[in-house]
Amino acid sequence: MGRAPCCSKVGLHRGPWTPREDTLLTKYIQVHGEGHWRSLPKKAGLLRCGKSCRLRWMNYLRPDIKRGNITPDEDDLIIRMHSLLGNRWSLIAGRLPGRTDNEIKNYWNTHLVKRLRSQGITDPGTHRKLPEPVEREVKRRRSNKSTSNKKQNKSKAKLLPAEKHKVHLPQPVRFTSLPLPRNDSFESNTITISPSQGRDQGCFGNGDGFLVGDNDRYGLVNGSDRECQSPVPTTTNTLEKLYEEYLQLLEIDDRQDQVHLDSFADSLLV
DNA sequence: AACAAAGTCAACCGCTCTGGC
DNA sequence: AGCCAGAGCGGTTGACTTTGT
Repeated sequence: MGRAPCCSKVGLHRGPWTPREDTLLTKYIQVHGEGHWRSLPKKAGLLRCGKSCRLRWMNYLRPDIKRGNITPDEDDLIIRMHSLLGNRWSLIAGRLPGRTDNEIKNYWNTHLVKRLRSQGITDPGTHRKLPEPVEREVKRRRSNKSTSNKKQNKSKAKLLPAEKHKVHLPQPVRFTSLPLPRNDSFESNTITISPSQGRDQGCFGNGDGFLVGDNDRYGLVNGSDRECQSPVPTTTNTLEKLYEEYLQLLEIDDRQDQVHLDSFADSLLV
């Protein structure tokens, strides 16, 4: 269409963000709010394209970002949601407050795909049994793009089921009680939880114990030692609701057909 | 200790969608 | 209806780290 790219690549910084850039962006958004990403860099004094600023804010600087290990129930929910929704990371992320689509996508690609493969019973893409060990075709949306040998080898290597469960410990970062800005937040659409509930149940608040064990294991709460102060409803309440709903559907589905699960998935898309 | 291979994840790219005109 | 800008999304890359030899 001849449309100009979102940013001219001349004279703009690329690659990792510096603390100074982070500060500039954060301060600007604190004062002026999100949006107008194209004009934001100029106004904020950043030599970045708007897209880059948006991404940095959405995936890293937003105050409601929850960093730290993906908890077992989040992990399980991601798998279940993926089986329903496929690679719609933003939708899945919308059901995991404080998690970003990028984070979930990375987690899926680096942890869950391998785990599912190592279990040898599902095609992670479709969550179905593989007829036989088959290397997933590496989808190349842009087929003309050439790749180096190194990259090809790397991609190939990723198909191997070698599984090493390394504990992923992203750096602990702030997690405040600001309301979620996401429009598609599951909580905002479906669940209301009083602050006292959140407090009473602790950071993970599901009361069934296994998450407490998780806390003990890492000595942190979601990778942060500050989050218990947050009165915000926790992910677990959301997850419990989803689980219940999902499990009910699974029971029905065993006897009937895919219709219920499909409609459940559709309801999430609303 | 040095190097290679594999793993991780922040950032980028290019596409689509949406709303205003 | 068509064009455009802004925003958002998913796929991919590549720098960096970790692990293995």
